[in-house]
Amino acid sequence: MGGTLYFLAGVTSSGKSELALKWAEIHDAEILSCDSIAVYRGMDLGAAKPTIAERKRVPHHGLDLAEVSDGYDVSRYEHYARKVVPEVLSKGKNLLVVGGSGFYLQSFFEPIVDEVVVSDETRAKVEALYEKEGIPGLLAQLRQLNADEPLGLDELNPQRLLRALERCLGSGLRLSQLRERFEALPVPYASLSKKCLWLDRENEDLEKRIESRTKKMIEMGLVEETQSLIDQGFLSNHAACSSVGYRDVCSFLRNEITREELISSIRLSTRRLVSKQRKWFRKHFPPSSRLLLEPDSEPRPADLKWISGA
RNA sequence: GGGAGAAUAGCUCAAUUGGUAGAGCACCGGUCUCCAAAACCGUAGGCUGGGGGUUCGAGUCCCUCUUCUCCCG
Repeated sequence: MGGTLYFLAGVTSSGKSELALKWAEIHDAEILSCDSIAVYRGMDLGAAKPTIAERKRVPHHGLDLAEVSDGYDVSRYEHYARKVVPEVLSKGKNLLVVGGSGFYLQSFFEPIVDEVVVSDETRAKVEALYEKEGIPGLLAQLRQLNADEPLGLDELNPQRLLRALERCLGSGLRLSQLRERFEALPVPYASLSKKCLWLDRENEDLEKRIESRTKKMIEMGLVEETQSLIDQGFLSNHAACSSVGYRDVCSFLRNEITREELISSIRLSTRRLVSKQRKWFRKHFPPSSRLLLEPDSEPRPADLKWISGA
């Protein structure tokens, strides 16, 4: 399979969705959303998901793939993308990957998912161990399974330890062996050339866009949307219910903040997200791939100067 | 006009009988092969509102000024 994959990344509120639509229309492309929140059905306003009308203009993939009560992760996204990419390209169309979720984007450029199968029982067992004995319990078992070898893990981070232990138990291998295998995994989509760029804006410009976008979200019913998600088991999905906007509405619904404080709370959360996104893009994309947009301007498809690699 | 209280990091607050000013959050930086808009780690940040006094030593006690909050007229 030959061809090109296009990646349009960018900080939240930079205007990438609209730009993506325009570019896709001109270049006969379909869009694959790369957004860890937009994969959930019902998370529409807070994820700033493309509208039905916009989805009619250009076919979209990667939206509404799971229920909030299910949970979703990079692994599932990676498998999903491996189906979509050849499907679209084999039609002779272009594919534009659009989004701001760094880790999900990473799955197109480097191996992220290994082939170790972890059963539900193993997962539950490890989780139970953590709940009962905490980090020391996880560490004790990891040390036991890894003989004298250094673990090479962040021993203060429960998530890292849980996952590491799951993989040891699921594979019957030591961490060093798992690492060796992981490093031998092939680069994904090696036969395709990859072109990327990411959109950024000055803070002041971004702040204005975030403010008006936040107000609009609330007017359109972000609080009601969140309430209905809660009824669907939203709160048991930690990543989803602690995402920007939804997290703030949840604390409003718990009466921790007032309605007036809600907007500034969402703005703060959004700013933090922007800062994390920039860090990711700076680290993983070539320096020249940053497209700084003019204040108050909407970029045009012709402005996109694609940069190879990442 | 009279009375009471408060003033400490960007914000919210700590600091035992006067004894080297701390924490949470934010900011900035970093880590991470399946919660990643998550999780975890680190750095930096203060003439303790101004001025004076007591003391070996004052965020802490005394005087004074400034600002803010509350109560009474």
